[in-house]
Amino acid sequence: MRDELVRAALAVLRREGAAALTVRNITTEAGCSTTGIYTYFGGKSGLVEAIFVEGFEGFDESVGPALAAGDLTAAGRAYRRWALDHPTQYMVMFGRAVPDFEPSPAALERAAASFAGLTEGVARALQRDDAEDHAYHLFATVHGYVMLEMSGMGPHDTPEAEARYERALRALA
Amino acid sequence: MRDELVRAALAVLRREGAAALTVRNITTEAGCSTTGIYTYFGGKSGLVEAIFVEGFEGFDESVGPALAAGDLTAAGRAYRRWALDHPTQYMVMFGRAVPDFEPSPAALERAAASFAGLTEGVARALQRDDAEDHAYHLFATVHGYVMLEMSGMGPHDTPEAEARYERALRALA
DNA sequence: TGGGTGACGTAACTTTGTTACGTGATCACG
DNA sequence: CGTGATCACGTAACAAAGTTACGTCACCCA
Repeated sequence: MRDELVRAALAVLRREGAAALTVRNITTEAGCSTTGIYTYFGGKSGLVEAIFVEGFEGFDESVGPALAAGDLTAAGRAYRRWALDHPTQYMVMFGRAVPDFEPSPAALERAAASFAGLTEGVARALQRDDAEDHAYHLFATVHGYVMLEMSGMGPHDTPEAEARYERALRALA
Repeated sequence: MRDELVRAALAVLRREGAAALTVRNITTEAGCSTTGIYTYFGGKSGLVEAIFVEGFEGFDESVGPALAAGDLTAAGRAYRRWALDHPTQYMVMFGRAVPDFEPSPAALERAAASFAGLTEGVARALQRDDAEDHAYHLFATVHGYVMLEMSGMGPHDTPEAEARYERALRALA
């Protein structure tokens, strides 16, 4: 039932957005009563934390291959693509989209693991060891572009936005 | 009473965060009843929109001088400082910190005006006309750094974070 | 001076997160 | 095989949230 609740929550989130991510919507989608969320996750924010972690996992799956190959441009492309394909989940992870949810230290550690993968990819691409600053810069820049695009500042998921993003990736390289 | 409500909402937001930004909390702080928010703003999201706009105004006030002087590094510093000093408001402006709030076209236009000021500052600093891409890149990078810092990824408002940010500003220059 | 208009508060309604409690199935043990 | 305990789960209630219907009081113009 635990997995079913996470699946249902992701479905509601994708279909109707963060504002509709209510306990009753989730449990109706999952076909059980509201109690389940409390026995398995201790409350709504526990379930949101599962969504948060799942986000970074799906994220690694999407960006990982390019990163392992040391192709940072492709990784940057995959980053934006994942965000545009999972906008509401992305906002849960980075935008404080659910009230009363703050990622726990354990959840932040999961996020740090994703960042460690990025650092490794940068080290591989640049052939040097002090890759962390470069990795953080890459992460921050890419994140900034995507976040602006998703906040409604500037065009959203248009060829124009993509072209601008591609120029940024070339400049970073 | 309109201004008093905005003031009260900002006070609650700063003091207790976005999750405590409730109609009753705001009106108690303002010393009136819940109805005021509906007669003056049409609802909670209308009031949040006023906060959104007020944010970009305070923002321009803070970053404006450096921008007018063409000192982009100082502008970048002021940007981060304003965000760290108004974290909850910043998340209302760029995150999705309040459910059911989406900035209206008019509000986004106000945000675009801030960006136009930035573009002008870049044009002044770089002495060229095609400043928009550079301005957007600057905005995105600075925003990415600040956003990561505020999301809990990496250190938050520490000398370490500041040093990393300063390195990024130098690299951008 | 009286009637109307508008600003404002009171109190209710709906929905949301949460929890107390009951029930039925399952499993250990004599 | 029977019995008691434990655990998963649903029902139904509660508190707090956004919202709105309605009443009231002050003010203003004829």
